Formats: sequence, C-alpha cells, structure tokens
Amino acid sequence: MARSKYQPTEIEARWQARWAGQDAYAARNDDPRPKFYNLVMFPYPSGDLHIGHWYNYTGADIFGRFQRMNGYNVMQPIGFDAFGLPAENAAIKRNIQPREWTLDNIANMRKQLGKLGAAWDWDREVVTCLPDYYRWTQWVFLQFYKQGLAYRTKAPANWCPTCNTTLANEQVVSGACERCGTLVERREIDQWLLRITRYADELLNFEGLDWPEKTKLMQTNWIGRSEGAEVRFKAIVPPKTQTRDGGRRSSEDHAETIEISVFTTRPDTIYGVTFFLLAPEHPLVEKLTAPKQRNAVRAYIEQASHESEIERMSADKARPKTGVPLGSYALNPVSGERIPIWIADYVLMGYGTGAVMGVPAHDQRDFTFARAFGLPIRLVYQDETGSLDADAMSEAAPHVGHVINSGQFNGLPDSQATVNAFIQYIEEIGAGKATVNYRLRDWLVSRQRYWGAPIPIIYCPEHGEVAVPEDDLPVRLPDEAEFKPTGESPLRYDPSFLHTTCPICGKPATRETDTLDTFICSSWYFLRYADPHDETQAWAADKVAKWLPVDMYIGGAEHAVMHLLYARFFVKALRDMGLLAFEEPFTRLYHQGTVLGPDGQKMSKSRGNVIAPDSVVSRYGADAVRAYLMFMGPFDQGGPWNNQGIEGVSRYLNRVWALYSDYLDEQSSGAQVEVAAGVGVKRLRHRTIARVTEDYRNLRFNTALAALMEFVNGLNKARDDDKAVTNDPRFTAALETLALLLAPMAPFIGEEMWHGLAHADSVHAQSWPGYDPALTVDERVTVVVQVNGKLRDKLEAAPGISEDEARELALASAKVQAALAGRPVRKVIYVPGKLLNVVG
RNA sequence: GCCGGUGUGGCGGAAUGGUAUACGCGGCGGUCUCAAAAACCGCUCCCUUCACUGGGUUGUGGGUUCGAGUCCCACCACCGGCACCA
Repeated sequence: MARSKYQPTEIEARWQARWAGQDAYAARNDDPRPKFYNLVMFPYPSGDLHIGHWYNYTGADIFGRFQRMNGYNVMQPIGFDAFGLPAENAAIKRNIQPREWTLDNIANMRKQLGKLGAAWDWDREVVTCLPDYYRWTQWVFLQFYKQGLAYRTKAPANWCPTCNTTLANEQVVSGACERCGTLVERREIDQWLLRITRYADELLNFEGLDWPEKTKLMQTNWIGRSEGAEVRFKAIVPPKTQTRDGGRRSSEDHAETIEISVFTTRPDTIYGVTFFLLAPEHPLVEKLTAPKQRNAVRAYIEQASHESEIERMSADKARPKTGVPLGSYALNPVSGERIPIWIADYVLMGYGTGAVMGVPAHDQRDFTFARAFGLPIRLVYQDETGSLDADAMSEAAPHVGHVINSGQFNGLPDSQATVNAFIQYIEEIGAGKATVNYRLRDWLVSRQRYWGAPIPIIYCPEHGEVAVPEDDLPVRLPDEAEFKPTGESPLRYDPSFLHTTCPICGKPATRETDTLDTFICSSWYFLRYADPHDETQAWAADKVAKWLPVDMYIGGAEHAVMHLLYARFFVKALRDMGLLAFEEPFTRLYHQGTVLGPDGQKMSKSRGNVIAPDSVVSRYGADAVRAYLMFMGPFDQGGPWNNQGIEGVSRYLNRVWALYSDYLDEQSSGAQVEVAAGVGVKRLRHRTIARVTEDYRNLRFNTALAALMEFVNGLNKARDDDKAVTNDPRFTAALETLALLLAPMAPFIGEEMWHGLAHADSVHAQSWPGYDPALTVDERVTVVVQVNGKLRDKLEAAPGISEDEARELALASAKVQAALAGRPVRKVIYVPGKLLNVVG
C-alpha cells in the first residue's frame, strides 16, 4: 500500500476549524480542577505578528498545553496593548486616525494569532484602547489619586523648540529632534507622577517568586537602595549686585545663609570635602550665583539642558568633566571650612538631593573633576605605609587604611563602624541624620499626546484639581484628533473634550489634556483577563481570587525592569487599598530570547533579513515552524533563523508521519504479538517520556525535541532490525506516546496521529503519560577509567558495580598500567557506575 | 559610562564539577533512478598515522580541584536595559 503523504496545510486547517467550533480552550470559572494562569506579554498592535511573537507564544503555548495535560484548568488569554506612540506616528505619516489604524492592525493580528495553533481563550480578549477597558484604567488611576499615590508637579520633558512639541526619547536622535534636527532641550512642565518610591523597600523583596536571578538583580539595582547620611551645608548667599571685592569681606558676617542638603554614602570622608556641587537644574542655583558668574552659569545650564542623562552619567575618560563655579561658598558643617560651590552636569537632580559634597581624594568622579579644575585634593584616609600623596595620586582611593586629617576620628579604620561614628557625630551637632536613599524615582505618567487614556482630572477655577466622579467614567477619547505642532496634547484643541463643568460646583471648567503612559494600561491588564466583560467594576473580587496570581508569565527580557516593576507596584498598592488579596502578580517568570535574522543580526526591514511567519507557515505548516523555533536553541537565548534548519525539522515531521502511516498499513495485515525487540522499544519509550517531561517542565524545548528525534530514530531502527516489532503492542504504545509527547509542541500532527490511532477524543485532553524510573536506566553501564584525570580506558559493567570491583578491573587494564608507568596508586576516586579516576 | 547577560566543530547547539561536541544543519561517499530531485544508509572537531595509536581543543590569560565548557580572578568581543518605543 502506498504511504500517505504528510500534508500539514490540510491537517492544520481541519483541526483549526474543529477546535474553534468547540470553543476548546475557553477557561471556565467553575472548573473544579486546580487553576493555572498561563500568561504572555500581550502584543502591541503594530500590524503584523512577527517571528519574535511566534517564538514567545509558541513556548508559552507548549507550556500551557503541557500543564493542561497535567490536569490543570489552564487559562491562557490574549489581548492587545493598543495605546501608544506608533499609532500617532502612523496618523501623521499616512493621514489616518490612530484609532482606525490600531483597530485595523488588531483585526489582522487576530487572524495571524489564530494560525499559530495556540490554545488562546479568545473570549477573554482585552484591548486597552477601547472605552470598556480604559474606563477602568482611569478608575484605577483615581484609586491611586485618592491614596495620594498620584500627584502633579513640575517634571522635565524633552522639548523641540522648532516643532513646539514634547518628544519621546525615541524621537531624540543624538540630542536633536528626529523630524527637524533642532537641538532638543529639557523643559520643566506640570505633569502627573505615581509615587512608586513609597514601595521601594517592599519591591526589593522577591520572596516566593520563581524568577530569573538576573531579573531580580536588575530590579534590585534599579531601585538602588543605599545607606548613608543626609548632611546639611550652609551656603552663603552672595549679594545681588556686584561690589568691588566681590561682596565678600564687607558683608559676609551678616550675609544671608541657606541650608542645602547633600546625600552621601561616605559621611566618613566629610573632612576631605574641598568643593560643593549642585546639579545645573537645582532650584537654589540662581540664588547662589554671584553677579560676575551669572552669564557663565546661564550658558552652562543651557548647555546641560541639551545633554541626556546617559551622557551626563558617563565616566568615560574621553568625556571630560565640566562645570562652572557660582562664585559663592558653602561652609563645611564639621570643620567650618569655606568651600567653593560649583554646578556640574554629572550631578543629577533626580538622584539624592541634587547636590554633592566633593571629596576628590576618595571618589573617582570628584577626583577627575578636581584635577580638571585645579581644585585642592585632601586625603582623609591614608594606607598603612603612608604612601598616598594627594599631589601624586593618579586616581581616587575610595577604600584604604585609616582616617587622617579628621580631628577626633583620626586612626579609625576604613569600616562601616567608622561610617556610623561619623553619622552619630553629624547627628549630635545637628548637621544631618542617617538616611536611606534610592536610585528609584517616582514614575512620570503624563504624556502630552492624544492616543492614550485621558487622565480623569478636571480643573475648576474655584476648586482647583478635581477628580472625575467614578460614575462619569470613562472620560472618552474623541475618535478623531488633529495633530498640530503646538506642544500640547491635541485634546487641548478639541473644545468638546476640553470644556466641561466642575463636578463640585457645576461651573465651567477644563479637563486635564495629558494622557496616561501606556505602561499604566499594562500594569493591570492581567487582572482584567480574570473578569473581562464586567461593566460594573474593574474586576470582581472572587474572579480575581480564583485566577490570580499569574502562575507563569513569559515575555521578553527587555521588560525585566520597567513593566515588571510597575506591575508589582500596582499589585502592592491595590492590595493596600483592600482591592487585592495577594502580594505579587507573577509567581513564575521566564524571558524568551530573541530570534535573529539568518545573518545573525537583529531583524530589521532596512537589513532585509526579516522572516515573515505567514510565508514560512504556508510553506512548512505551523507545526514545523513552532518546532523549528523551539529547536533553534535554549528558549531563553533565541538565536539566528536558518532556512536549512526549518527544512531539517520539517523532514523530521515527515519521518514521524512516515513511521505512523507505515504502521497503520502494516497493522491492517498483522495480529498483535510480542517479540524480543519490543523490550528495547519499551525502555526507549520510558526514557523518552522521562526526558521530555523534565525538559518541558523546565522550558528546555530544544532538548525535548532532540529526545523526540532520538525516539523516532530508535523506533525506525527497531523496525529495521525486526520488521515484526510493529505488531508488538509495545510498539503501538510507543506511537501513542509519540503523539502525546509531540502534542504540546506540534499540536496538529499530534492530534491527527492520536485520532488515526483509533482514539475519538482530543489528544490535548489526555493525561500526560507517566513512566517507570527503573525502565529509564540502561541494563549495562560504561565506567570511564581515568589516570590523573585523563581518559585511558572504559569498562562495560552492570549498573551496581562496586568500587572494589571497578578498581580491580581498572588496574588490570594494560592501558591503565601503561599510563601509570610504574608509579604507585596514591588515591582512587569513584563515581558509582560512571567513573573511576586513578591518581598515581 | 552604569546595570544585567552571552561566548563550545564549517553552522544552530548538547553536556547534575566526571567519556566535550548529543540532536539537527551543511559537506563527503553510497543505495534507488536512464538521469535528477526526494527518500534511505554510512562517514564527518583539529594535528599525527596506510592503520593502530598518540597529542590537542569549549573567546584570551591566570587560579582552585584527583578532575573545569561548568567554580574564582583579570581581560577581549557581542547582546539587552538605562526611566517618553513597547
């Protein structure tokens, strides 16, 4: 009989239609089995599902299907993170409304997501740009507002003076506006922020989370907790007009002083302070600038306003330290010494207090700065040999020896106890206190843009800032907007949006026209999936309690810090409001790697190395594309796409099909009978189940497929060795197992085979196969014999061979004796059943 | 620059501190065929050798260990993030 041909397109279309009709993957709230919330990071609707989405979602779907077969009630939702900048760019470029563009893209991507063969629960779909979703985004914002976790203040934004508009960082190309090339500046404007810093300490705790170590480390470093002291320096305010002696002697005794706090992790070096630095944006700069320095200071501030923070933080030697003296002075609170005040761009307003005490001898950046401007360097630590010399140093000495030049503290060692002694003294003299500082800053959520969720706030001439009453939500985004280069949200030019009445007094008022950062939408979407159609509330407590927290969350490592930190913050804040009863949103987290182009480079249209999923799927089928993606390498590493690689995986599926269809042919002509070769088939089957189970559980899909390939190779070999084995029930069992093990990775061929092997129900509804550990080990083992760690011989033995037996056999070996060359055996190391190392 | 990660045959990669190179791709040889493709079988890290054998090899240089791709230190290269792309 002629072997039937593997036709993925036909098989896949057929099962696709069947599954859809049966609503096979809708998760039911009343299902008694244990729940498993299997989540992927939802896509931005850019218009096309790219191969990276396929990679992410295939791995997640395999895991979800695996868990379903392991007896879980799996919820695997999908949706779209649909607000954001690209829609506005498209609107301007193609003269199409963001809403229309986004909804068209979503319609297309729904189709593409369907082809993947993933077990999506479409009934739970969430689209963040629709009013029935963003209504609740606004509601969540109002809850934060009520708790004082949302507030409005001046905050910096990139500003293009030519386009009269704020710019996203992405729109700033090497300091200039991407559209017109004008140098971008930083401007302070009124914006909304969320007080994530209130949760800084709690966010450092990752207890109970099965997350990659590197992600926890990155978040920890991002939060950047450091202990130290806040120390108050007095600054002498220079006279407003220039006097002949610079305003110093005549007025200093009566001069006005103001206090400026610095944060330092090294209060123990306070006697070594030789200058005082302010960030160029520091609010006291103007007041502390002497008249003769005014022009230089203004010019420097202007220059610094064009620099990015990354540039400013750079400690690159090729980038010289810059700064300008204000012409005024500060007083060291411990020594009373007068030190000059400068502004320097390496001091950031967003970190600490925006002011730094300069200790050049023991801080590298301060050292470089002092050398650049000829400022004095004073050692307050000396090493044991007394070799440090302030004039001869080529770099700072951050940790060394013992304290000098510091009065009563001289002689103390470089230690935490010494730091504490200084803090205690600073507290005693009332100059400051021990404090904890975080690198983490509050989250700026205002966007001066149209395509986002409007911030539900009204400004009343009489009552000021007023929250929109919850019953009035959603504050609807107009369907259309005009994009003018005015620097303000297009909403400001839509009178029907802008003008409203005050909820308190009913008099005319205006709406906030900034919209919310899209990260807000993605900070709670996983809650909405639990209760997606609720028109009366953001979520029902019992439904969220049923499904949350997320059991497995798979998405890119590029979200390791911001999105994942924001979502954790949301859950903790909502918990404190009594709206959630759990601590952390994502119990287990996994980052898939990146799929690169065939040239090993990141895929991009300009490089012409983009692989379009639709075209490879129509050629090889979704099963082959899924399996190849997973076979490419470790799931968390990604790798380059290889056109020959997918050919190889496609050939494998053809071999699976050939094995299966030949078997069906041969079965029809033979009666079931056990033959000797069946024993090996049985062992191979058990070993394969063990390997694949372990691999799927740990998302090691590449080695799972390697095991499945070896399985098929082994079955073909067994059949070549003894044709009759196909009539052995153990061979039938092996083929059924093959269908079950393949089902998560290649759901269509798995289903087709399962049905072909005379089963009426879906392979995806079966229980995951078990195995007998005793049958997964070999009947004979190879014990490797080494001499001084080098391989010299191998012994074939029973698995339980003892050390004495192995040692005797090894020493009898001529190869071992030759390697020993007559030296006595000094030591023998034995790893049972595996290795014997003779040390001589 | 700072934070995090990665580096193994011609290529993608495998390897609880214990036989480095599983599995797949490519290449070479063969079977089948008038021929080719497909499919199937065999070989394939490097040097030495007709062969047996011996030696070498996991980015570079050191170290720990009976034994290191794996652990530690330094360096090099590449990738992700750096707060308004998402």
